[in-house]
Amino acid sequence: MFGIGDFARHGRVSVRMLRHYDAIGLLTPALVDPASGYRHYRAAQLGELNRILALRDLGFGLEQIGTLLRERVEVAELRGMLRLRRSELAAAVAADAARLSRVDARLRILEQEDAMSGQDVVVAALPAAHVAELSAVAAGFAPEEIGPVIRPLCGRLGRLLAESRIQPGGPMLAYYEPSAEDDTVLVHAAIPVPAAAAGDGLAFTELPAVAQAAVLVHHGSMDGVLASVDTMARWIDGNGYRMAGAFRELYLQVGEDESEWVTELQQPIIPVGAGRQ
Amino acid sequence: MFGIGDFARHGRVSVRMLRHYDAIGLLTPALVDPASGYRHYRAAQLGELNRILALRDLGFGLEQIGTLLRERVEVAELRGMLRLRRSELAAAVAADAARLSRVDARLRILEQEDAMSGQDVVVAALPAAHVAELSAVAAGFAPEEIGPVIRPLCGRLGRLLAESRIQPGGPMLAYYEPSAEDDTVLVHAAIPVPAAAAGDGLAFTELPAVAQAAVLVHHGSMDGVLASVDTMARWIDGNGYRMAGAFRELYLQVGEDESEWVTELQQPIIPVGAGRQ
DNA sequence: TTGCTCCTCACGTCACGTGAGGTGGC
DNA sequence: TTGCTCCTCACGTCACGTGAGGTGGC
Repeated sequence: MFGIGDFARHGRVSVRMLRHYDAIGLLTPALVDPASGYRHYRAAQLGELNRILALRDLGFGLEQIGTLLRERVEVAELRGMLRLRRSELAAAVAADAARLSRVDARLRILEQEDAMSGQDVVVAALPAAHVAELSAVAAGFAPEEIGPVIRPLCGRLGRLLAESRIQPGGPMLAYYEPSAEDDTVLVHAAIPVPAAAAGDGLAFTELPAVAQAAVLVHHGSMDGVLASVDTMARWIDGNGYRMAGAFRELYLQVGEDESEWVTELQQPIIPVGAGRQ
Repeated sequence: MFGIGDFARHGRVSVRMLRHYDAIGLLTPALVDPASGYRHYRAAQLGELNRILALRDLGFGLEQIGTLLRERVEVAELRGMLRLRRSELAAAVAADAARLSRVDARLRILEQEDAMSGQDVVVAALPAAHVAELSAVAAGFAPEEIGPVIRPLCGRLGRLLAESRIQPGGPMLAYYEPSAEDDTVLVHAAIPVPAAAAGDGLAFTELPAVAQAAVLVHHGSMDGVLASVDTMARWIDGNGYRMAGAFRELYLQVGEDESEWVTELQQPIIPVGAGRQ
């Protein structure tokens, strides 16, 4: 029989761990002195301890280990637990590897720009939305081509909505679909509305959900949006994604003073190497 | 200005998170109503929030993020933090990948044996030790060749130690060195002693530390040790290691009844692919 | 008597999730 | 008046590390 100190030394664990394993019923000392509370372990219990350490080493939690030790699990069940653990570990490895490549991308951008740019890109899911919208065609993607089209569209959308007494379900947004034939762009001004909403002069449609979009908050006038779009494009490229879907703008704050505007830019993406959407 | 609920929705985070970030001073609401305690956020603060989320996404802790945001760190320092993060992530990936391969090895062994074997192998470091020892030559590695050599050696070692009044610093152990020329084995019986110890008929030597050893607790008579050695050998092979050093046995519990013996088997190993020790 | 080993609480860790219990404006 | 949003505690998470404060045998 070993005292807890000797047993811990032979088992290469801390005394605290042995007390903890005792407390949760994972490894009970062979003998506990009723008077002093001193714990005593048999040499053979080193085998039990090693079983615990081996399972912990595979990444199982102590509770699961307890189940494995006590309940004499069948081989099939053990195999199932190991396979689950395997897939969890594979997921963890993939997640950390992705993190790692994002850190690398950050370092590369830092080389180029020699400073933290003011804006940060985040990947997010975009939910589907039922919207009321107005559409028009612009000659191209340049701000001076888009602006004169989207602005009046938004104004009209707002007025029509008020006339139809529809309560909007969120801020106004725009999305852009390039023509397949020429350089023109189909511009949409849209706003979330309840499913039952109806109104003269408005088109109602479903904006599809997007699993992954690069998202960036743009501050100030839309005249300066190109810099933000460029930041986002380089982030997408540097992090192993590519654009896959219509670009959107969400108008979080608008008003008289355009320098106070806040817009969220949203670009649907998919990982490079994945099949077409 | 947004209420905390709207701001949370737009930022795709929980209300609880915003309160938490406020509590630790990471993201303070632009305005807090003194009467009600209601928090209000400016649209522009979504940029700050996204910065936090982007850094968290790289795996930084909230305290580090606070430092990064508040203290206007220089580019060199930021680069340093990113490089540190990169190496931490690389280590995490390697650790989880190793875990994953151990789980795979377990699954393969399960296929073969269709049950959990009673014994578990653990990898551990062996510390260096100053020992008193006696040595002799055995004809080979078979238990019936080793036994008649190691047993009397251990007996004599014990008696000499008692005669020399040396207090042992741990349990007795054996280690085995195969001859380079023939099938014989140099057998050592050793026991840790204080550095200053001396005694007639005893050799004193330094057992080297071992960075990694496969360790397994063998129960019962040494006649049955081959099964345990075999388990260990297959574990070493299945987990991407190879043997690299003299095999050791640590006698944790000995006595009249050999079925009660407990021995720890120790085999120094190195990962396959690593250079020679 | 002095060290040594052992004991039992109990707090801290990290980033929140999840109630409990209560309050202000439409 | 009823929902809705918001508020402040406070516990739980996971596997221990780290004191604090105290006790039994050589």
